[in-house]
Amino acid sequence: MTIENTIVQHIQKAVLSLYATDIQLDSIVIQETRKEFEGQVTAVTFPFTRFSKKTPEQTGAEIGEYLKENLKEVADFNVIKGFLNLSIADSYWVDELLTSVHGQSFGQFPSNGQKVMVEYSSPNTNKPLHLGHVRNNLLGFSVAEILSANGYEVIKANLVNDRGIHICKSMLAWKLFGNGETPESSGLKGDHLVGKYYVIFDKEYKKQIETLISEGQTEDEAKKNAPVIKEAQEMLLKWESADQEVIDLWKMMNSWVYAGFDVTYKKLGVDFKKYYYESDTYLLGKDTIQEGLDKGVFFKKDDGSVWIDLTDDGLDQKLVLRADGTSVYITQDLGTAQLKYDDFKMDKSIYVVGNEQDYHFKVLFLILQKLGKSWANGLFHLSYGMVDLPSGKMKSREGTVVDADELMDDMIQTAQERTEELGKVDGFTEEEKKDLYNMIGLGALKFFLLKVEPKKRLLFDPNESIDFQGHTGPFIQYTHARICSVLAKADYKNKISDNYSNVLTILEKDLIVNLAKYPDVISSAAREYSPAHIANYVFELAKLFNKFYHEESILKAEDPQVRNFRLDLAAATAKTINKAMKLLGISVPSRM
RNA sequence: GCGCCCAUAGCUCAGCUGGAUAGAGCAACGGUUUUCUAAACCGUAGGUCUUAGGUUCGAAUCCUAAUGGGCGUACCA
Repeated sequence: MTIENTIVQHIQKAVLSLYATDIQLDSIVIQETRKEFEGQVTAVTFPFTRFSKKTPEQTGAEIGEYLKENLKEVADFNVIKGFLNLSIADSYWVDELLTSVHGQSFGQFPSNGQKVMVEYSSPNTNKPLHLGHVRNNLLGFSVAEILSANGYEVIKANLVNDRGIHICKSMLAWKLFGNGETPESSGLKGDHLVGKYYVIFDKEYKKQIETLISEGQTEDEAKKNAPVIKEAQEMLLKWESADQEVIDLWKMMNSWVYAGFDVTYKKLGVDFKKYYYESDTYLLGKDTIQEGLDKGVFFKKDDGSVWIDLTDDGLDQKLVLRADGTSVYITQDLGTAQLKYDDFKMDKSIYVVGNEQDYHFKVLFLILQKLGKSWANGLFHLSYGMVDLPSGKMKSREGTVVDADELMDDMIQTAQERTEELGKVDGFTEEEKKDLYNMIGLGALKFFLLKVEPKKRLLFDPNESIDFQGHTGPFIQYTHARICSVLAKADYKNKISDNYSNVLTILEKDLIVNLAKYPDVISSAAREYSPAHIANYVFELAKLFNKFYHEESILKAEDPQVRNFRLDLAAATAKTINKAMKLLGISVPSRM
């Protein structure tokens, strides 16, 4: 039990004993003591004045006195303007550090018996990944790690959008203008090669539209009548009727893309347990539509199309199956949701998808609830804001994207330059240098993207490089390396202190209080599906350590007990930084 | 038109279920290295928390409206 919980319970007892009133536990407000005051835990006394019929100050003093007498952890208290600040005994914090924080399972909750699927990435196979995908991938990966630390069994899934008209566009452009170009012949990464033809298609398409308009067609007509778009549509039909030539082309180009994605995923450090392919799932959902019709959730219009009326829920009428019996997006998603559940019987399912699809998921989940799916309540859309450039939105077709591979390479390159300027790599082998630059470059990028609340949109200026100082990944990595350096000098292996009876300094105590908070941070990050909580916490921790490091010597502490205790404290900090950063998918070096 | 999301320092962001004088980083200015890594530390300056009402002992936080920005409202995915 945390100290906060203990205190809350005793305050309840105090109010009962002092004022003969039984109050609810959740009506007791506890917070961290602000650093300008004495103490670590603060209770707000205003709510109790109703029962005490005394001033907040008197009430606080009475409750404080009660706690001090009845709770051994409470060493002292002071009351300021109705805030009861409690000083928790040093012995409690020492025990927290040496037992809890240093414990094997610190930061890893035991299994809660629940299964959760996190679907993320979900790329199209017609173009390489860009910065928007990077945010998606990092969020999904990190949320999966966080849930896992909270005791969930996690299934990371990737639903690959490998069919449809957009894929045919790349295929057609390659067929028309590719002259048999391959990743091998061109030296291009497979996904980039295919993406190149997607852009070529769009150029050609635009050209044809202009021509048609100049020949007197309206824009809408021209868009429909351009030969390349017609040909792409024919190709899609051929694909659906399993035309061997088209299927072979599709397989070949897809395999290029997958090879490219694998490289990007590996570099990003993300992985998946289960892949779903839309080419396998695009016909799913029709059973669900029938089920909905049978249950009267859906209705059929005269033309045969199937709809659901959500106007009572403040939404619109929504088409779920076309008149010709073919699927729309939501049809497939209904079917895929069922398939996923049948595959894994998970308790929760998280969809990491951009906020432009908020409405879609609202409708999807509502439909599944109306169909009476027992698992529908476990569905959650982790909606995140778009990444925008100063020039506006990124568009693959127009080539105004920040490419994922280039971005990562740039970051690693910058990390290298920065490190070399600082002359930090003496005695590193080439291999070690490479690892370090990777760690720092990607650490900077990942932290930059994850420290912001998912739902907020993100502005990325490619001309302003991502910082390596201050509120950044490298700052935290540096702190870790610094600690490792101290520990190495002391030849530190495992926890040294059994107990410690010296008076804690303010900074030591601050640091322990902060470390002890880590499990709470993990669970709130899981509750909110927000890696940003972890990012901001670990930054705070690193900052606190640096202050401590600067002001209080570890190795040169005169008293060996102090020295040992501080080594234990530093080691606990390093371990916690490592764990927290791992939840963000960021590695930390032991030297930099 | 309707719906959803966002608005905090010059810039990028924290601020947990309402609680004390609203916090960081960057940028600016000044300082710290014979002492465990200066990618660090300390200090100065910078705010009518978009606006107007309301609820409350107490509001950046909750409610209502307005303003500004983003997204959606497709038989695209």
